[in-house]
Amino acid sequence: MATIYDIAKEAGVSIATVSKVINQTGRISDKTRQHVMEVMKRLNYQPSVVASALTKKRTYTIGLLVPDLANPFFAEIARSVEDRAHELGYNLVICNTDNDLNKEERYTNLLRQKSADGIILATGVRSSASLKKLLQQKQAIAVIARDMPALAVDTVLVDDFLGGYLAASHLLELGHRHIAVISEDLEVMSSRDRVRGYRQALEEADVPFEEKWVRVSAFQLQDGKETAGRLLDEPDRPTAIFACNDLLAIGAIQAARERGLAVPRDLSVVGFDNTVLAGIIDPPLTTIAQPIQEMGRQVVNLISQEINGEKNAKQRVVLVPELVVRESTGQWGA
Amino acid sequence: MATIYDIAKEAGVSIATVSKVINQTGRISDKTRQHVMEVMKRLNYQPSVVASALTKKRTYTIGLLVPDLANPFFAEIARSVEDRAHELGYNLVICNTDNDLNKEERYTNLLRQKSADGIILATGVRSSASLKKLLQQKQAIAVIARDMPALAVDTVLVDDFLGGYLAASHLLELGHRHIAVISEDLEVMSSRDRVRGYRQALEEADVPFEEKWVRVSAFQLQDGKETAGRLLDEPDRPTAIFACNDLLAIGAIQAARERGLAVPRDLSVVGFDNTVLAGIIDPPLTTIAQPIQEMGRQVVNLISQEINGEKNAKQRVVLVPELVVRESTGQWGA
DNA sequence: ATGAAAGCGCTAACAG
DNA sequence: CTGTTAGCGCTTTCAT
Repeated sequence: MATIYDIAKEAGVSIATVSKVINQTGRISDKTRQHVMEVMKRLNYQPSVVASALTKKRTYTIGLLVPDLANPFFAEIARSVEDRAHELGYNLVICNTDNDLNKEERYTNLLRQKSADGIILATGVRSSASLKKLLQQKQAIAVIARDMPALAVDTVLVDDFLGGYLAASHLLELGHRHIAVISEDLEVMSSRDRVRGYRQALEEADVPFEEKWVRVSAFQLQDGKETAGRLLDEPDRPTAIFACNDLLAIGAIQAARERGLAVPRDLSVVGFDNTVLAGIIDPPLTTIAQPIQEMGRQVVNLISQEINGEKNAKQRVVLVPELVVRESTGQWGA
Repeated sequence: MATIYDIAKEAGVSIATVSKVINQTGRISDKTRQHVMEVMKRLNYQPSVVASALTKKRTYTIGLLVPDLANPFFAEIARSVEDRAHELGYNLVICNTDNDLNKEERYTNLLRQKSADGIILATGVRSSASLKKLLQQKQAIAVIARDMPALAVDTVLVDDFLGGYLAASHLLELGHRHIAVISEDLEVMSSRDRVRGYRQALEEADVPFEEKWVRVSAFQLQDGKETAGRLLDEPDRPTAIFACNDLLAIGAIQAARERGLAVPRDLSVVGFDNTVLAGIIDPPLTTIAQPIQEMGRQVVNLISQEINGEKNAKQRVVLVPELVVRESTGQWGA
């Protein structure tokens, strides 16, 4: 591989000059610039990012921590983040944490050793302690699809409260009065907000909120299926279920099917996220759409500003979720 | 951030000594080793991978080129590759190529500039020209889930011929005689092999192979749906469809449904890949499973050996696909 | 407008 | 067993 020295020698100039034409800094005569560029092309020269990182302290690399790429929601997040990152000249290092605190810490350490310019978190981060440490180290950090309200950190997310509200309102309008919620984890802010939104909608409609309709489940399809199953087996079963993500919603649909309940005739189901899955299953899933593209775009914008020191204060971008009506919900009693 | 100099000074030794304890090279007395390690811990020192990469020529980074992370098959591939890479001490840089030759080239150039230790290709690579160039540059390369038979390159894939054979045999056993295939792209080796396997099964069963049953489609769900729709609208419609990936298969199921055909009663469908989707849709999809976990594991092993120069010859690992029978296929005429 | 030279943080002979 | 020193490839003053 050609180095800057090879170019300098071949072009009959100093390496400083070559460096300047590469980075478009300093003042270089048009003539030498042309000439140097011609030589670089001819020798197929590509500046070493590693060497330049050593001096400039920039690697043009961003780390992305997700719980699990095999989960379509996070895969779509990763895709949109990568798209924007690439546009801005960054590469993306992907890390699967399985929501495991140790793994999170190992990855963030690794990323630091590799001088990643920034880290985007889509992962659980149960304890904000480790996040705090990162921020103190002046790591550029941004959070997507998670809320860390106690921390001053750039964040992009959807209005979860509104999302829950929209879901419940939709079901109420369809005449449902027994609406259960399957939530991921009430420790996590976004889940809690979704439930709060649901509750608000109920109260506005003068439908009493009952604790027994709120169930917590792990986040996999199977968990949703079991939780929904338990709900449906009770004598006073719900006529509608609002699941806090699409996977859980699909689990609910499967649980219904196993019990001979038709969706939406006997049970309406609404999900959250609007992943590809929502359009694929049968019946197509009514769900609350997160604008994943836009979210990815915005986190990368935020962290890029952070990296470039173009920001004074941390920002919190709250995007608006939308109800996407498909075929898993229907009029109750129709 | 503490540097090796800080540690050396604090520990009262030379940087060479510190370097040696970090890398466990040379001979260091137990006493100084302990001491140095204690100091490193105390100052929370983490060696800069960037600096060490500049001298050692290793970044512990591997690039992974996939067409699209939002496609579950590739997301699962990425997940399994990342798992193994991480175990072996590598980070993964993910690049979405959309099967676009320009993007592929841009990414591979970037990865070279960043001195990625190796590149794993799960992407189309239509022209083997660019691949050849990479190999000449002595880039460590490995290919997963794609066949480049003309090139000496480490490869991990499934026996596509056998996969096609298994799929068709299954349908034949169920009594089907009019079996259509929806293939992704006959230019691509793996698709071609799947069709060849299908053909072989037919011939062994004395069922005449007919060109008209072989249809080419783009690889998205929608494309599968349209192609399947066209097949089903013909007067002499197939009773079974073998789709060369799960997405296409799901499209076929949807096309059937739209036409009031029940799966599997009126139409049997078998897919390929066994992505999460296969278990999620209704009816659950009979499909040919690729051992994605194992494939990811093996490519990373291969490229790691390549990087470490532990290999003399290129290898081609062919794994065995398996028929997973679910509910989208059934006895014809039953 | 161009170049000489001092680093960036670490590794790897080589000396002692 | 430990330290000195010369790079790795590039950026950045500071002279000229």
